[in-house]
Amino acid sequence: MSTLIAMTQRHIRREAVSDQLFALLRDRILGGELAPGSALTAERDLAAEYGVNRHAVREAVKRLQQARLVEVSHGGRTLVQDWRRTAGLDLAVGIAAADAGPSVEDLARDALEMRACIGADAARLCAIRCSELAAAQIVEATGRYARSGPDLAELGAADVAWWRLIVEGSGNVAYLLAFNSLVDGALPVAEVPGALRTGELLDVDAHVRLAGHIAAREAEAAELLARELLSRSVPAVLRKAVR
Amino acid sequence: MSTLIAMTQRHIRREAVSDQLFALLRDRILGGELAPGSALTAERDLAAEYGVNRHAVREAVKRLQQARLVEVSHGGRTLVQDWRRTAGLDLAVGIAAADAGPSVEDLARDALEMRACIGADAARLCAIRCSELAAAQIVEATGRYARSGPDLAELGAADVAWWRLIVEGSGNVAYLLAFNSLVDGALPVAEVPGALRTGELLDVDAHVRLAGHIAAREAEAAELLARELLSRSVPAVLRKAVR
DNA sequence: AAGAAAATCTGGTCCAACCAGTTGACCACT
DNA sequence: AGTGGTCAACTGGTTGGACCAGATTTTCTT
Repeated sequence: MSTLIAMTQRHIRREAVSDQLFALLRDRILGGELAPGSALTAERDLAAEYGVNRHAVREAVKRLQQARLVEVSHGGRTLVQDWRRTAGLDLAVGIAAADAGPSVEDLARDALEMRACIGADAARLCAIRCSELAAAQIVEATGRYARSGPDLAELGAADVAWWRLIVEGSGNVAYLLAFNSLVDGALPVAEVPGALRTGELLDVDAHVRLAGHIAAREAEAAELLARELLSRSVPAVLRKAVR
Repeated sequence: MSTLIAMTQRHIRREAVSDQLFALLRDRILGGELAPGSALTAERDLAAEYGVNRHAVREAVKRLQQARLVEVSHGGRTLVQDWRRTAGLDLAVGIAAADAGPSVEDLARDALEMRACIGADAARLCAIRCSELAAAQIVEATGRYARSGPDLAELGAADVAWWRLIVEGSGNVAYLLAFNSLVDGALPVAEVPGALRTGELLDVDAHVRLAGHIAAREAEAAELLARELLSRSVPAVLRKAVR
């Protein structure tokens, strides 16, 4: 009960104590083990319980606070918040790690749906208001994408870089930040099956046409094509009921 | 140079040292004062510079790390990252605080655009796959919304609660988290002019019809109406060029 | 000049206090 | 019984100093 890292893997995969503690508490909150409204264990007690220093606990709790998973008040107790009402998109990472809550498959579908929604509107806005220079860069990047290696991972990276140009061109910072949250947050965790994404990644022609629509300022056509292209990877799985 | 809080407001609006330091460093990064790729001042030096303890500095840096504004490595220097490539949607708060970067007006427009985009798709999905119970609750909540006070702030709160039901009903956790990020992140900072929002908030009939579409499982009609309703508040300001 | 060793940077962790708000039990007074 | 105030015991917030651990730079040896 005194160390967080197992004695195995002595010098491999070292992770900061506060990071481990953060992940542990985060998962307990997301998993519902720590109910919303209930009080988190006091910092001193947490430190004693896990055999770590109180500062490490504080760093972890501070991150929980920033993620809006808990509400701390000087002198009072630290209360667990309802993440479904307070947590932000950045939390998508690690939501899958929790036992309860949405499954990895559901989260993957949700992230892909959001990607399609944002991507389509970003393409539309990009066609409307990106600079001529940005449009030219997108067209040029399409050529690089076409010459991208046959390796699926490499192709995926090139695809992300290509889409980033479009999202940047949309001039919408919120879309840009959400794009970041999805790219290095939700999607890597989800591990979308390759078979699902090939239909999108291998269609170089669709990428070329989309770039053309943007450069030609055909906003509606760009939006429709983007939505169609990005929807291919969305698993058509319907959940029966919510809540 | 030794105290962060001004001597005025002695006991009013006390803020934790680490929170002040976090906000200060965050704004410097977002404002471009600290260039991406450059090294952040060492923790010991920051502590000395601001006359605070190193532990407070560490808590602030830890939050910067979680926000993906910096990259810290044990033994090496802490590097400033390019927030446009790494930061997530939760950062929308405080982006306006930075001097450089997007203006508050631009950020408000971006947030409203994203709200319309997500809201429309959430309404569509809600009509497709929310439970009968959830649909009934949305219809019922519409009645409460109609009886909501004439106060614009109260009406706005009721509106947020009403949309939350729809986003919940969509069954998409990513949408739910993004909704949270927008509601208690970007939108409050933006302070959308009331005149802009009245066209949306006062139209109770549109809310009633939207709830009806969802209950009737008319996905396309719900999506179109939601998009139209949410687009009313978006300022039709076009920026000339991006980048 | 090349490589090894040492000094010295960096962040990570710990201990032991103390400051500053909050809470609640307790007691005096009405 | 009800009210109000005091005080002890929580809680989180902050500080100082020490030391560990990884990365970098310098220095010395070969």
